[in-house]
Amino acid sequence: MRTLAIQRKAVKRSTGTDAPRRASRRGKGRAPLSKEQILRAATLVADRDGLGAVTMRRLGQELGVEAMSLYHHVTNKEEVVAGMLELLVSELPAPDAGDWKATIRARALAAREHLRPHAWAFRLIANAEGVNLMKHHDAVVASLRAGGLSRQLTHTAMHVLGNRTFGFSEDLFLGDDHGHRRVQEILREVRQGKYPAIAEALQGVHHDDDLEFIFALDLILDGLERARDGEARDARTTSPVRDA
Amino acid sequence: MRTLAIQRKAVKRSTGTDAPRRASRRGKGRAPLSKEQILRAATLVADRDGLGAVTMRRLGQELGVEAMSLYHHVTNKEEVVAGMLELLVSELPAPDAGDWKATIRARALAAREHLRPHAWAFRLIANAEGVNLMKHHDAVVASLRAGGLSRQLTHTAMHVLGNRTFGFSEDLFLGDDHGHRRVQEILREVRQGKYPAIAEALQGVHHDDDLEFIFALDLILDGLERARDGEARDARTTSPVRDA
DNA sequence: ACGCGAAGGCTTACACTGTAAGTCGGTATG
DNA sequence: CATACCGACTTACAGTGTAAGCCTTCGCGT
Repeated sequence: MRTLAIQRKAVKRSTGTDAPRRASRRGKGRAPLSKEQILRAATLVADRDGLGAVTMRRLGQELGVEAMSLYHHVTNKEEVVAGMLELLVSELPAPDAGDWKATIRARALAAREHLRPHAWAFRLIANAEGVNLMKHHDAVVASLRAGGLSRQLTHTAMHVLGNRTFGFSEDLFLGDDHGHRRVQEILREVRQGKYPAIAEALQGVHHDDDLEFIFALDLILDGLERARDGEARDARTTSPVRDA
Repeated sequence: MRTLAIQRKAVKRSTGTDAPRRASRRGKGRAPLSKEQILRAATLVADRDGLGAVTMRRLGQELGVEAMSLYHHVTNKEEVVAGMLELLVSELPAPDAGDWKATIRARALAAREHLRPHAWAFRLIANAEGVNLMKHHDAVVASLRAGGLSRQLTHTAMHVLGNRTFGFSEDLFLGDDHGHRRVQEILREVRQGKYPAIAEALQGVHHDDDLEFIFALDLILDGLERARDGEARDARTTSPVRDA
């Protein structure tokens, strides 16, 4: 047994890989390494080089550790990615403005700022679950109900709002420069007249993502308020459920 | 050179792979194979086994061809995936109802039906571009403008509508059974009281994705119409641009 | 003081991915 | 008839996630 191991080692050494002793031996007791450390490292890598660069080997390298060692702290890569998002979402600010509309608005804008440096999160959040994510949604639901929306309308409201409560809508231009370049490309095509209606609509409209996001959000919130204030009837009579 | 090749072949043959002559030789002139064929095959695979099963080798196998042969018709896998979506979108029905609201509504619902068997498309469409996709958007913009919305409001409208014009909102429950199972899991947690506000709001609300989609869509369309009819002023005075 | 069991690293190996580079047979064109 | 080229095939490679097993070191019960 033992001899076998030694043999293998010897073989490996002769196979050519020089400098076999990594400089990783740090101090004496090696690094403790925790799940959170891994997630922080992953976040850093994703911020710098994109989500595609988050790879077990890369993470190990970033932490001065072999890839497989990570599996003592996470069960698989999926958990890493999910964890990154959960960590981020758990740190979302949750400001309280006065009424429900102001609160939801404030939180969306705060989330927008919070997530801005982490473009990868946008792509992830769409299909994610996770406790902190659900807590966020729970808070929004609470606000809506406190604002006097019916259960049914609250349900609809969540659908309409979508991920906007996290501070973004799902357009093309996701923060990274790759997406940015593609938008430029499309704009050029528009100017060439391939999409006449878009070209017409774009005339004189000065584009500001932040402003546009706020417009859209306000339009939705106002729409919800109006739906609450009575004419919830007409569009809703087809619904099999009626509640207060 | 030539001898070298022969040598290599000899080596390979001795290496063990029996049955080297594939039965793929079809008829005599081999199959023509086109990009569209590849895309159709890819769509079929994705429909059956999910987008993750779409792999060059798998596609080749599906078409009775080696993986590398595909590269004579597409430049890389990215183009395959983009092509799948473009093909699907190019086949979207574009019904014309009377006014702009009815038309957009009808198209969204038609798209919903059209895309329903292709769950993978939902995930893709969010970050995609492509000519046919843009044409779809162009048509929506045209409808909005024809409906009397200002350029600025049209802009906002596109943000608010997002991918809803393709017949879906970006919730968790993407058609595939994997997502379905996760929703069940979350519902169980809700019932366990982890998310009290959601639990409260869910009482007595009977859930129907299609109905809910329509509610949300109508709420948005009505909101847009109201914004058009005048009070576009108050929420919009902050905008640097004013147009008719 | 000691032994030992587990924690947490490391190594190897494997199946699978996309794709670069080169080979080769047939068919259409000079 | 010769040739060029198209469209298939073959081989090879680097990079992915991760299963399985090995080795060292530390903390703790006896």
